[in-house]
Amino acid sequence: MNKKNLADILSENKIKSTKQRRVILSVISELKYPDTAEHIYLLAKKEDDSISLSTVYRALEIFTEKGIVNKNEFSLSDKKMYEINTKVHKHYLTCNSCKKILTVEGCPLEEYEKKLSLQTGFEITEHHLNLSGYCPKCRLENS
Amino acid sequence: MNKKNLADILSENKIKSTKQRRVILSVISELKYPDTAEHIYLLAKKEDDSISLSTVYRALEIFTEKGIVNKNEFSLSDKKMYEINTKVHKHYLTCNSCKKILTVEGCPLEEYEKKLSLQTGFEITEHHLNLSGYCPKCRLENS
DNA sequence: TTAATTGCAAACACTTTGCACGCTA
DNA sequence: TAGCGTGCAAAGTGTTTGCAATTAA
Repeated sequence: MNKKNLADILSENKIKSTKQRRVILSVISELKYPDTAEHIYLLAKKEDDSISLSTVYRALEIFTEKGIVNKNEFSLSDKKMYEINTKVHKHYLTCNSCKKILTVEGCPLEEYEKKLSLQTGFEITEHHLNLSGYCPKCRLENS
Repeated sequence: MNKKNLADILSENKIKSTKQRRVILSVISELKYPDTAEHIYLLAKKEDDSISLSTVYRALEIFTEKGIVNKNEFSLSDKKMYEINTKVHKHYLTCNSCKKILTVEGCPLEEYEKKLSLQTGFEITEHHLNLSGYCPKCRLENS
């Protein structure tokens, strides 16, 4: 994602475009998997050394509010994890050992929700599914 | 669950039986659904006013280690949630409106986990599924 | 120009830890 | 009685906030 697009995303969402926000958004958009505020801060610092952690938190907050970023409240660690919101329904598969998170698209729950709705009378509007275990790398190292 | 059983559970798990631990375990075993350390502390304080929050945390830690209690790392809030480990696999269906929680036994994910394990190379050991929506009563009231 | 944004440090909320005392096995 | 468990206060984390200086529109 290039600088032009980042500034566009900000203006489309009525967010004032600052150097810090562009850098932070750029960093997030290049993440391979959901990551912590602290790590996003360290990555952003490489591009703009003067950036502060509170600016990162404030940017993450506004991006999340606007739906540009997903704030993952379900992480296995104590830290919240952030990622670009692709608007695709997905689930997470976390490694208990190295804490890396794999994003899994697609969802096995549609039928189940219908069935459960009939059984319980609930209107089901949302679900969160988080799986965890050991990734291929950690399985090898621990065996 | 009576006092006798609680002391038994502790000794079976080679945990020294103290008044505080019995009280804390008793409180947890009577929870209707997962709850916070803070709330468990307040409930325990009703039975033993001298109990301290750090003792609650230390008890929760050892109970979790021994598998007597489940520590829910995926809670929606910032706080970790604890519940007695019944060893019965279950999910939760929460009403967004009245916040009641329905416990749902049975699980639609076995096949999916196998498939995902093949796809990703992960050894999947656990999952958490939380559904939410509107219960029959609130559906009526809100329509 | 001027209101929003920033960096800094201090405050916060939840959890963990060091220590002297007390209690269980 | 030996050593683990406890209460207390202090320290640790991750995150949020108040404020004066800076910057984008």
